[in-house]
Amino acid sequence: MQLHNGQQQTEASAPPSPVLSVGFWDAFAAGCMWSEPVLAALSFSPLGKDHILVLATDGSIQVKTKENTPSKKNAADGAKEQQEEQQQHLAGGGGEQQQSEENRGRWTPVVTELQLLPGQWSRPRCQLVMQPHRLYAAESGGEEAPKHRGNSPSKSTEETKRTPSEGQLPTAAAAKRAKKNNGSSNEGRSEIKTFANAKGESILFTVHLIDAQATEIRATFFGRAASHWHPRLSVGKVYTFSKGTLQRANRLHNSLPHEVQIKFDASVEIDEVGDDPSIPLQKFERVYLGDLPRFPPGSVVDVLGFVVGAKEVETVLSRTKNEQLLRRELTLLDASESPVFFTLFGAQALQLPHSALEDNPLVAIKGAKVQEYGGRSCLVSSAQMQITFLQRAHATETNRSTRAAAAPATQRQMQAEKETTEENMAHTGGSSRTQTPIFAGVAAADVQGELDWFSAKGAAILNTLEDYGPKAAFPLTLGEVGRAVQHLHLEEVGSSRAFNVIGSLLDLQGAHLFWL
DNA sequence: CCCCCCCC
Repeated sequence: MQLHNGQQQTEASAPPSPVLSVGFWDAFAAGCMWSEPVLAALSFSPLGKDHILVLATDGSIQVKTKENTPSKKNAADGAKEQQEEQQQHLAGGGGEQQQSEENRGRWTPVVTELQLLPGQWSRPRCQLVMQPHRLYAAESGGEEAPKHRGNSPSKSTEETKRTPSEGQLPTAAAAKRAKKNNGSSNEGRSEIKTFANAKGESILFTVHLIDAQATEIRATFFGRAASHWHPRLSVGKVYTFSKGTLQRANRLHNSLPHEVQIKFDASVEIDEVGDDPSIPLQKFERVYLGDLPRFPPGSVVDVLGFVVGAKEVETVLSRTKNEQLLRRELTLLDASESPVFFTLFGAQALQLPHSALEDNPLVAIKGAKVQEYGGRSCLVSSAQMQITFLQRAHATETNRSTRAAAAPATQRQMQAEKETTEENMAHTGGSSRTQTPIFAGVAAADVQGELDWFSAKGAAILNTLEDYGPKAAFPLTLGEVGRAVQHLHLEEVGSSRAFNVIGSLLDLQGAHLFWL
């Protein structure tokens, strides 16, 4: 039996959903602070459909200055603050409390592992991890990492101007708009990757940049530049980048047409500048789902369509690497009337809020990879993919302008403000914010075409899909889990329930488990 | 300095 009834509870009693942060360790290593509790997804352990999730919290404690959280204005505030107080109370024994304004809220992270099996529930070992990942400890220069990483988040590498070595760009000072791949978490962060080579282990992340000529180029941040800049760059904002190194693009691995790519190390200099309306927000070359068979597997395409089906997140065992993968399969449909499965892996699967998938949202997906399965074309998430949920209500407002570059500045400012607001609301992440078509660079005519088609014929096709296609089924939200577990505690040991769990928090002593 | 893979 699945617990799906949490949503019947009243809104008022619902605990707030904390921000799910995938870029946790890198942000932590870079000295990031969170004013609210943050859940960090670290790794996942296998358990078939009833998966285990391993999560971390930074245990951040909010400083009680209400003025510095202007973005909070929803009804959940009270509950959220209550929860923070509770966390603060519990954390009080073991943490090293930082006193200065800069250091507020920095606690040693804790990690726990939970298993919720059909027919039983358990909390085995509750292994605590009291240090950040060794890679990030190494990035910090070798000192013991977790304690005071928050000490000086602002005095960091970009202040140190190093002599450019040969091969470095003399001046790549053109303003570019950062389009970080695969927005995630509340600040649009992309994932940081770890890698190993002969020189040891390090980290990296990549961005796609676009300039006023609508030229896209791929840039990769390494090592300290990665840990520093990853939490400081936001998709959609405009920056100047300099002191990068140019490389010939590897056509095998770089999907952008640009013949060059950029490498950024610790000598990179980046400045955020004001919005520049001449820089498009995104380049989008729409492909109909029905045309996907014309693209060879491995192609990267942009599609515009409706989410008409969404399975829950599942765990599957990778054959090639022997590790557990998170997978979520959506079904897309557009006016070409060829339903296509769209599979998301890893964090991209996890971060999609199921609320965003209700009511067949129209989405613009940039940079999905074409694959073939069972003789049919399908789509798979790619690292640089960007999913934009389009607002239907606003779709017609942008008819007059089909190009982002042609949008009036005021409208773009509204976009930016809207984005900021939604970031602060932080239900999930950049990949799921609802935007107007102009934000995604999608032609308004294409959007209108889809909407018209959907209202005319979509429902009928949807009905046929429901006969065989995946119906929407979702894991419990964190709040729902909390309520469900309360019920569980009242039951006999050994009584049978099945759960799908996506998150939990453990206090610093490992004694108290918070279901959020 | 990586390498975008993963599964039905």
